[in-house]
Amino acid sequence: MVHAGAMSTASAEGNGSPVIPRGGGRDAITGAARQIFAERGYHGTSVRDIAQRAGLSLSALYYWHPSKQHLLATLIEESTHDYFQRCDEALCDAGDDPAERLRALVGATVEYRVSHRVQSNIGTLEWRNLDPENRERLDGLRRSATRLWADLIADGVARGVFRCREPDDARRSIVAACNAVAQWYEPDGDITPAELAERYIAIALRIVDDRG
Amino acid sequence: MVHAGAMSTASAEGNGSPVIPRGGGRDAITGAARQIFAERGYHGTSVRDIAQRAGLSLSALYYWHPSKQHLLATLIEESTHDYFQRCDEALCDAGDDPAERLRALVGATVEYRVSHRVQSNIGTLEWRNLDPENRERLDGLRRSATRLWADLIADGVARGVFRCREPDDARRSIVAACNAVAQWYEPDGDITPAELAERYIAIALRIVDDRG
Amino acid sequence: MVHAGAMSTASAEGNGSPVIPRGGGRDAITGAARQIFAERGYHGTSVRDIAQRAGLSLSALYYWHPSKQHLLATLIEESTHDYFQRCDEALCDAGDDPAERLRALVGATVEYRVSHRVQSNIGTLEWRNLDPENRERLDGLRRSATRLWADLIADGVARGVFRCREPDDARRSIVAACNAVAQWYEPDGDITPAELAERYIAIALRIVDDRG
Amino acid sequence: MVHAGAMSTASAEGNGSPVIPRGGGRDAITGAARQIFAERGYHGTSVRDIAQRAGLSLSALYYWHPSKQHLLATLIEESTHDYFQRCDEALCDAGDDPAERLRALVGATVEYRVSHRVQSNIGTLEWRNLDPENRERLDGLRRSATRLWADLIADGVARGVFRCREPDDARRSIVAACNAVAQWYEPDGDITPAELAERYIAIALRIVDDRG
DNA sequence: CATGAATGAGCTTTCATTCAT
DNA sequence: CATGAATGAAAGCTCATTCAT
Repeated sequence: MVHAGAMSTASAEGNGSPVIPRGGGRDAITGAARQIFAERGYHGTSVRDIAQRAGLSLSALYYWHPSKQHLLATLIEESTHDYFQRCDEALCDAGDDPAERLRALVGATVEYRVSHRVQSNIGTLEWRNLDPENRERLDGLRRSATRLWADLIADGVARGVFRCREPDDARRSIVAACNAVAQWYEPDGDITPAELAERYIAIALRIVDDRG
Repeated sequence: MVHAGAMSTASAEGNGSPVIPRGGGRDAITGAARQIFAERGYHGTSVRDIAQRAGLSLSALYYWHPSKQHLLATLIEESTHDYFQRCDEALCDAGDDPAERLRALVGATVEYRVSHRVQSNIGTLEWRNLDPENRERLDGLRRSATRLWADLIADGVARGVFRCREPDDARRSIVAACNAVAQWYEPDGDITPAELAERYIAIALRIVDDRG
Repeated sequence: MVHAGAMSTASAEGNGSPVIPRGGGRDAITGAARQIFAERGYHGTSVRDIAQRAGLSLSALYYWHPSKQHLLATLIEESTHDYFQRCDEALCDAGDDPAERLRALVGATVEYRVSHRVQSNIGTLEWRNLDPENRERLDGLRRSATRLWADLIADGVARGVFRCREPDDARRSIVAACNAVAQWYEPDGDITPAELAERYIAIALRIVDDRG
Repeated sequence: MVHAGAMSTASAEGNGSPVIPRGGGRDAITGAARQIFAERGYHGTSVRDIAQRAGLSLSALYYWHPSKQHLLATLIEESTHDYFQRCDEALCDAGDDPAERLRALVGATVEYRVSHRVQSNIGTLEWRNLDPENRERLDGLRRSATRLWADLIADGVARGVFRCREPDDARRSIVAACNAVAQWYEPDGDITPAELAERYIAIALRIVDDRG
């Protein structure tokens, strides 16, 4: 799983324009797969579609990736890692105050969801199409992300800063709201990611019933 | 699209038990399709899977339903109608007060999502697999539902009862939070639908920043 | 594994003429598979070749048989059973005398090998292409056949009728000689199966060094 | 067809140990091909399998050998020549007596079959996978070998030393018995090649009904 | 009402082979 | 000498759908 190489492309993605093999076959294929998986879903996508959009032959796809399933797992793992790392960094930069930490986490999440809409949607919608083996492996990462939110909210509640009665439902609501952004946000619209993050930070703070 | 017949069954569904032909072949098939579409997604499901789970032959399936796509459209239409009608009724029973109306709508939504988890998930996840023709037709319904929420919140804001700055984001957040319930709720758990509805009503009221 | 149906065709086979679906799809396919497996070997045969020679579509092949491997296993099982049964019958008809019993077994074997050359060659040459699961299952039959020979020869040796020093090598030589018949025998030649059987009976009796 | 080079290796082969490039890439590949062709058959073997077992790249394989078919033809030709030559030598060392000559030929054959089991099995099982062109060319060698046996037996019969009635069947039986050795002989067992040769010499003499 | 049999198009994957470097 | 990257063809198999009965 060549991570650095794949990630270097990631930042240049997110639009719907046809992929021309720039950085070699491997990235062309992951890029194309990302697009089409997002558009039509895993089972709605054929490997031929992917190869064609990548501008390569079908055999070239199999030269770089052992299977369609592996391609999906790679994409999900990559973006889950990426997202998780950004959350981690944001929390490191934040101080000790629960509200400030919540701001950081919501901000990181919303910004990731709008700057990597495609990856985000694959991560949430195609999870169930992972093989049991892959799912099990990646479930650890997913649980870590959940714990980030849960610990943060629990801390705020314990300190009396957050007054919400049901921290689990607060967490689920915030996460659902942030994730949904990837499904409707239009990158060409007139609302910037930072602006959007501010809005969802405000909403999250109300959901946890922040006393500030 | 024989609607009355299909909808009569809908209320008896929602559980995961094996499908036994009650109302004849037609319902057995819709029931089976509902289950498997929810489990594996539209493209991950084969018509043979459906016929087999319904305990009928493949040809029987085609006797009752013209195509796999039609089956999907029927399911989505059915449950969208059903959900929309419940919202309508709940709002009719509610008075004029925006907070009370929001309570009614969130309550109806959460209760539908937990009592019809399967249909709800199909409605949200498989929408993109509708043929353009079907999608266009059903988009009207979807927009109507959106308008229900939007109008309600706009009214609350206009009256100064809701103080949220961005009503669209408030709406999207509430809807996302309510819809997500269908993905994690465990019907055998110890939390009742009514209880859950109350929790999400509280969260929704905080999201719109209700002054009450 | 519908045995009766498949076996009814077996007797009508053995020639190389193109198969026309007479007794329905199933037999047409087993017949075609038998021919082409014998001609080109298991891995040298494509399922498309088989379907084409059977005069059916590729999908029809899969309607009747779950896999290419299953087709091979069916053919081998069928003919192994068939051969084994003939040996059994021949031995039942024979008396107690070892030489007479050896005559019976060699006769049954040679006659089966020439009247079912195709099946015989598949049985000996394609055995290694069986899946472990199938191989294991059928190994029982094969061992039974070996035991038929081994017991017979051991009895002759014990009674002092056969004087060969190495009964195992005698057995292997006889079996190899009889099986090889299927590889060179020309059904259109001027030597009858019964005649051929007599020749190999004589050879076998010399191999075991029959004192008679 | 570089023969001298290839044949120099042949004598060092015959075991099943992993191939380590001794005489450079060429021999590593022929060695690997020999192993895998014997294990899985020609069509069951991929050129990638061969290259991998040889510890070389796929392109290296094509550098040394023009095609998979050529590889097969090389192996078969090599071992057929090798076997034929040993027979020739054995017969040269033998005198004029038919029984002595038969001893020599059976001995040479059995010893070759056990010391080159892998090559022997390829020679007998994969012959049919040769291209028409290669098959035709090598058929000359095969016929020469057959003639060796046929002439020898005919001479014995003519001199009244061998009393068998059907020399062709005697020949086929002896050859089949000797060739079969390669399929069941276990090199790690407690029976030596020389011992085994003696046993089959005895059997062969009985098959031709030697009067000695 | 319902079935068993069949089909053509498509699926994911592997094949032997090539070629610029 | 040897490689990494790529390809067209074909492999085994499944798909949604049809149709005579």
